[in-house]
Amino acid sequence: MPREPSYNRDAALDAAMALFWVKGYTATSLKDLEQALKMRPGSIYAAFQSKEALFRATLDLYAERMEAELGAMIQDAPSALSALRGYLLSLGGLDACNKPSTACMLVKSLLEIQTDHPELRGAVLDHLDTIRRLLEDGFSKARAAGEIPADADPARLARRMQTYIFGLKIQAQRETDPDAMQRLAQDLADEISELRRAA
Amino acid sequence: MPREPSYNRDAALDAAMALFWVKGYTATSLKDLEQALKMRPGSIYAAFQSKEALFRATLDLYAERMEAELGAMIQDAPSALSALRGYLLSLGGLDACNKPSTACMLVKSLLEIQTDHPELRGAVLDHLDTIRRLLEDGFSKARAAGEIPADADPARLARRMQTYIFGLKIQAQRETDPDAMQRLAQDLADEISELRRAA
DNA sequence: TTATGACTTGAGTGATCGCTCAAATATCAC
DNA sequence: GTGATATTTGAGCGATCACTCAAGTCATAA
Repeated sequence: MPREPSYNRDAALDAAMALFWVKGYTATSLKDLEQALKMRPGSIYAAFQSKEALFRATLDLYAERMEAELGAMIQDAPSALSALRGYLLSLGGLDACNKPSTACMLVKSLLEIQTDHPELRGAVLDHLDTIRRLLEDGFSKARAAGEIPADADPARLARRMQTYIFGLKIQAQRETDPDAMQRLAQDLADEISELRRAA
Repeated sequence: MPREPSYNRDAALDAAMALFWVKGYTATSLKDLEQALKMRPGSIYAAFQSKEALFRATLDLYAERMEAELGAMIQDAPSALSALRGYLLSLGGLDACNKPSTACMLVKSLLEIQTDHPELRGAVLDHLDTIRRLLEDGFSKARAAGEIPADADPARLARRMQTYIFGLKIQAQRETDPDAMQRLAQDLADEISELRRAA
């Protein structure tokens, strides 16, 4: 078995993800990818099969990271409700962050990818649903801990929370001034805190 | 002055808007537009200058309609707060609607269009801000009518409301089941109603 | 050293991109 | 009619698209 690949698959995927995340699937050309991955077209296709498959891989990577982040945050926190609240608050500081884009790559892809590429669309929907379920787990945990009323509906709260996240990340994509973003995140986080009052 | 254009400019703009709304700017090709507008490339360029200018015109048309709808709703309603609440509720029924897409064309464009096409991006931001201001007017009106506390901040509430709208319309782009959508819209609308309680 | 076999290379594939323009066509005033 | 002035047409422009593959490169095993 002579000669190993000279590229680093993980690094290449990271670079591709950053590119797709910012430019979107359609607007990212193979020329862009060649430059970012420092690979020639032949190598890209040998490694990733096609532009669509590469995009799919970056989608999965993005979702995997987001899911890990959310999952850990909820599991590790002493209070699930505070963790959820804190996550919203943290989105208020999205402005000068080091991420490639402040928007959610899954939402961007959801809006960009239509009935063509049904597999890509399916993957996006699956990932969004996984995240929704993670949020639901968080609210279930909060309910079990008595942080929110016993008759609260975790699924319903999770959908509301995810809607907040969608909206917040879009607002961050605007050139909103940081103070307004912070206040907005605070307002939404307060909606979550409000649940505790009723418990 | 011989010969008038054989196409209907408004109808053509409508068709172009529907196409861009669904497919996005980049993914919509001139072949698509030729078919939808029933015009040959030469006529399209004579009438609309370029693909970018045509897209810009459809953006303006979309925003103009949304602004007119929101403005009228807030102005005509006996209660501005109820009107705002009602608008959120109406978004809960977005599923089987007759619109080309359930997502907001401005948000789609905001996510799609980056530093290239700065004019397009500027137009999107302007329109989003105009809408934010309309919502702010609504909350100001509600405050003047004593529907919300005198110390409420209309600008802040408008940003929150717009964030709800962003999120809701994205949720509608998913294949969420209609009941869940309705419940979600109800939950968000209730947040608006909650303001009245404190008045 | 040499043979082996996987990886890299980049010129080049046909298709499609946004767009142009000279020619054809249509409608007016006269 | 005829001339003047529009619009419409569609073949085709150069550029770029996603992608291929024969030839070249290189690390290993023998």
